[in-house]
Amino acid sequence: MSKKDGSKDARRSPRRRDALSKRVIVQTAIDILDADGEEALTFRALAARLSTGAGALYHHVSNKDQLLAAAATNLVERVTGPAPSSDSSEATLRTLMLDVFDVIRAHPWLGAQLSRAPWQPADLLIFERIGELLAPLQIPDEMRFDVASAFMNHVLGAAAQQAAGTCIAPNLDRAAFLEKVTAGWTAHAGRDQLPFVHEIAPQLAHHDDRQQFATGVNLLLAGIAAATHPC
Amino acid sequence: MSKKDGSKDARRSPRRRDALSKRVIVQTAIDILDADGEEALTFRALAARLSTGAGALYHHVSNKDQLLAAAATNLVERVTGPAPSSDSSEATLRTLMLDVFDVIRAHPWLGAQLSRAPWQPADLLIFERIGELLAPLQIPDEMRFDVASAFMNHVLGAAAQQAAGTCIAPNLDRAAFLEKVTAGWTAHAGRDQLPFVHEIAPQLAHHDDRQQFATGVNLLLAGIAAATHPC
DNA sequence: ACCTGAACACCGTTCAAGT
DNA sequence: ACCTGAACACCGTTCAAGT
Repeated sequence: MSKKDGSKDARRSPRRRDALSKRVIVQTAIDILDADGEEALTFRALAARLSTGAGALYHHVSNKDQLLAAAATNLVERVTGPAPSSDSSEATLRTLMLDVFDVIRAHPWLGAQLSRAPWQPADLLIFERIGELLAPLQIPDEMRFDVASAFMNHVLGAAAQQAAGTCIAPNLDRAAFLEKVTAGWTAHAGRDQLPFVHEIAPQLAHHDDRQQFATGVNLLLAGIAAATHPC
Repeated sequence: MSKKDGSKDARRSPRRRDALSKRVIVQTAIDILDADGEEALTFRALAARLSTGAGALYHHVSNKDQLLAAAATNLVERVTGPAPSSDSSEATLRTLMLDVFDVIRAHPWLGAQLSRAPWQPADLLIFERIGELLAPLQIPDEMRFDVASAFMNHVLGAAAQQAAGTCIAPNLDRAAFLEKVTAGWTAHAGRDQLPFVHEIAPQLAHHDDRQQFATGVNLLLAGIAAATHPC
């Protein structure tokens, strides 16, 4: 019953020497996201890693949404870069789509972020490049927007799936995860309720996401060809 | 400085008369989600609406994720119903896709839910119907899964966009929202950085989401036709 | 068995106080 | 101007106590 004193034992930490900046904050956020996943990124954890207080971060980013958006933009800019080679733009578009897929797969939280807020700059950047590479493809003007949107939907769909895959089962290997998914299917409804799903299930194990994504891209490209000069 | 008594003034509420059930909990959750959006659904609000304690809900749903999944399944089942007419399955597939689009548009939180957890039963139901309606379309066996996945990506992409549209600007009308989006575009990068986006921007105002979605579906269908019997 | 509601363990965000 | 870290206003979830 002593120590009723006002002077706290713990003195304040010394002040940071090097200035904080949006750049280092965003980069550190990416590091945390990559290393420990989406749920590990809290302002407290981020502040601790940067040896500062949580409130300090708000001098450089206005809130968590903006921080995540900035992190996503940072990564996406790496694949929407200076751009085109001299390939036919159909091939370049295919390459862009696969580059986007690859960066999402390498950073699963990015998939969640892109599909959570599809109007954010990172998504716009992707959409922009898609539109640019579509330009030389002889698409009727009134269809350009719709076609670009279809490609974007393909990206967003794949993003959602990548995010979910690693979110549900962060530490399971691929086989175990798929095992779990198919088990869940059977649980919700018997084989007779979901015949197609059960027919497909065995293929999941030796199944290549990336190849599947590429097949979808080819389907869209074939659709354009068919629509623009039908036989 | 009186009333140091242990007996609290507020006595416990009387017990519910009618039993709680998963069914009424899920339906009430849907009501809240439809009326006031995703952020309005908390266990406290839900419990209050049902005149019970928050803890009671856990006797019927295991957690919030499962509750949202159940709500989504409930709505999706309405459009994946008993199924097919006698139409050609290409037309039936188109109809399914548009029905799914419509239910997502009518319940924007559903779009968020479907794309947040693409392995949940509600998504599987959609995937199942897609696969079934694809069956008669002469698709090589090894492509069936990939093609179904492309259609599913189209749904998930549209789901993400619908969710974002009403999440960012719940009370803005369409024109004001699009105004805001395009303003954000220009803010992030000048006209010269995003030429395609700025070219497209004016079209946004008088732009039909549903029609755009349908065009994407047609593109995929045309792609199938081209892939299965090229000219 | 089911319900009640306070308590717990977290969040993002704010803000007075320091430098 | 920027940083600090406690405080605030919320969450989802748990659990002892009631019926």
